[in-house]
Amino acid sequence: MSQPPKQSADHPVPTSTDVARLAGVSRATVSYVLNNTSAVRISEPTRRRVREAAEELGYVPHAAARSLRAGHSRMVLLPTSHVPVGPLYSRFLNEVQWALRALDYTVVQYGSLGLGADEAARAWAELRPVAVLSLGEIALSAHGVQVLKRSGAKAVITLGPQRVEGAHALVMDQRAIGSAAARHLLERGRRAIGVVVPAEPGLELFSRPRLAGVRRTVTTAGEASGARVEPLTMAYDEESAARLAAGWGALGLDAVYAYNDEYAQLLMRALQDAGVDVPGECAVVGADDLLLGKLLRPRLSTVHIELPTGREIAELVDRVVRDPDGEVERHDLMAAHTVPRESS
Amino acid sequence: MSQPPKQSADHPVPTSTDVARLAGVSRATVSYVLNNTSAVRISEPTRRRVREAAEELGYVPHAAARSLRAGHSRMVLLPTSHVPVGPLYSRFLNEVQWALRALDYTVVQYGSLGLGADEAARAWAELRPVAVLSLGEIALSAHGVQVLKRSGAKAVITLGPQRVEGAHALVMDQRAIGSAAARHLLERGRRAIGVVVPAEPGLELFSRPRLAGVRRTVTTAGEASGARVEPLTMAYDEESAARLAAGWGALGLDAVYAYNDEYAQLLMRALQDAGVDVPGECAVVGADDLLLGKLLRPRLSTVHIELPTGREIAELVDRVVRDPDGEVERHDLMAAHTVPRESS
DNA sequence: TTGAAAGCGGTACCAT
DNA sequence: ATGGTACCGCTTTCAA
Repeated sequence: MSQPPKQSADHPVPTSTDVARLAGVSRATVSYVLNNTSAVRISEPTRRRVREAAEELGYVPHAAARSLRAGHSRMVLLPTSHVPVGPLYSRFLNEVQWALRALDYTVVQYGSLGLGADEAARAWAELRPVAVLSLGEIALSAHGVQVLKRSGAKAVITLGPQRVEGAHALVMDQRAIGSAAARHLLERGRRAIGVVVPAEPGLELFSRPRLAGVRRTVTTAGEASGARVEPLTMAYDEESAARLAAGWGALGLDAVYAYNDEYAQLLMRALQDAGVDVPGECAVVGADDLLLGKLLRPRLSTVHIELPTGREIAELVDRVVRDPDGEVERHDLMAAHTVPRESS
Repeated sequence: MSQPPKQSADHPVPTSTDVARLAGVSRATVSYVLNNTSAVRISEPTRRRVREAAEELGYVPHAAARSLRAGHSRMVLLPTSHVPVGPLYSRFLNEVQWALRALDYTVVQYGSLGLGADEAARAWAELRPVAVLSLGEIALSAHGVQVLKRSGAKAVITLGPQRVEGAHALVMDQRAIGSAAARHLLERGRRAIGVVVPAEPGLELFSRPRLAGVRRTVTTAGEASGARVEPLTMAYDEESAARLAAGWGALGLDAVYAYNDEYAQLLMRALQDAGVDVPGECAVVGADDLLLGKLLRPRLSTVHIELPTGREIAELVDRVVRDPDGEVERHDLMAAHTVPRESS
């Protein structure tokens, strides 16, 4: 009693051995009963005794020990970044979780903040997940994929702007978004298109392809028209937006595609405060089709993104897990279409 | 070759035994080298051979096996719900992750969608985390806490509106937010205060105390003034807001506290569209002090919430893990103060 | 300086 | 219908 805190030496976590002892049976029997092993017949009285013993001790099986023995787990790793990823993706991510749970997978989000691609992959591999579903915000190198596969991952799936060697890729080509916005603006007769590129680090994976999409469309369709594209770096705060708006006249732009609806809202407000008429002098288009766009005045034109459903993703994961050596299917999804409202 | 897919029988995951064999040493030596065990001296040539063998095989240690042997892990479980929890909490949550990683904890977000309080606790317990940090959106019962502690969790910490028996509680009393809003509105001379209660399930844990806070302040301070409180259920979509705004006249309210800035934005827009003058006929106050509030016209008054920093939380976790039997400290944090702008 | 072996908590084969 | 036991991958005494 006078000794320092005995740690939890007095708090022994109950194991199946404890349950067996209390029930007066072997560990094997405990295992059979608690797992309802059908290949083996256990008498009803015994079952009851085991169950009661487990209950009384508050026994909870040790997942690590179990999967160590089994040689595999049903853990799907969902790496998360520190990037504020916006409401659209948050909802999508939750959908995926739901759907995976429904297929009896254990979903674990593992934050690998501040780790490089290869360190991160190694950290994930230590957990021996059966599948890794990278949402694309996360760096994943060809080498990383190899490490994961060697560590037993049946499925390594990237869901993002770019393919990764060796992984199943659900390519969500963010360029489609920029393209849709640009096409819309060109149709409206705009010729000098600004593109807001968020200053926030981590968003480049999204913003760069979106910008590239605008460029592609403008150079392709707009060649004869002499249209041009102007990248505009802007942080998600008022000063940055105000600064950009203050120098607006000098830019000579008649339209801007503002990355997403939130950045669009910020910039549109700054433009209005600076006396720039929207859409008269400058059209504004956002993306993601958030509710807030409809609440703004003028109502914000936006690019609606058609994400795959959580169930589709979950089923793909399941399919690949079951047949890892199947064809590495390449999916191109992410339909994007413009929702014209009043700001353009 | 004619047999069905041999699973990954041809893809044996390398173990420390494989490394040992390739390096021509024992498993023990491999462990010593790769963990830099200081209590033991291994010759430089041997170290090199081991390292090279590990590298060549792409060996990655098995976290589960390791912590099984060690008898403990450094996993902090962060249960996540399906509730769209808003930008403020997302940022906070990421901060906590950062800070915990910095203290060398492995942060795992585990979604227990669709599970009851006790089932969830059991599922968490199977992972044998050293700590569970429940963000309060999640149900956690007294029994659940007991299960977790019995399973070896040193720290079970709830961070939310209500205490849970047996757990360390960082009570973030959401009522303070409602109180701040009410006090502000009363000071401005408003007497009939509507309180928006989100229809979305899962938000009750936040919305109910916020409403209670308004009630408390109004009945206390406003007794003599004959002020009243009117709860208003509203979903986060335009129709619901429009419906509410359409019947506004009949409600006879001169102020509304709208749960948070996003709901406030939605309602304020609906009110304006319905011809209700803000703040003339009706004052509007939000909460969370989001950027969007400054962008609205009129600028949205809001309640700013002072959350603890991620580092504070992480250090608390660490402290409790080190000394689980220490005093169960009770913290009351969450300072809330009004940021008056133009809408009230 | 290195190796043999025990053991962490389960599961499943093979006896009994 | 049950029990004995080997083994999953790794760490850590204890000996050599």
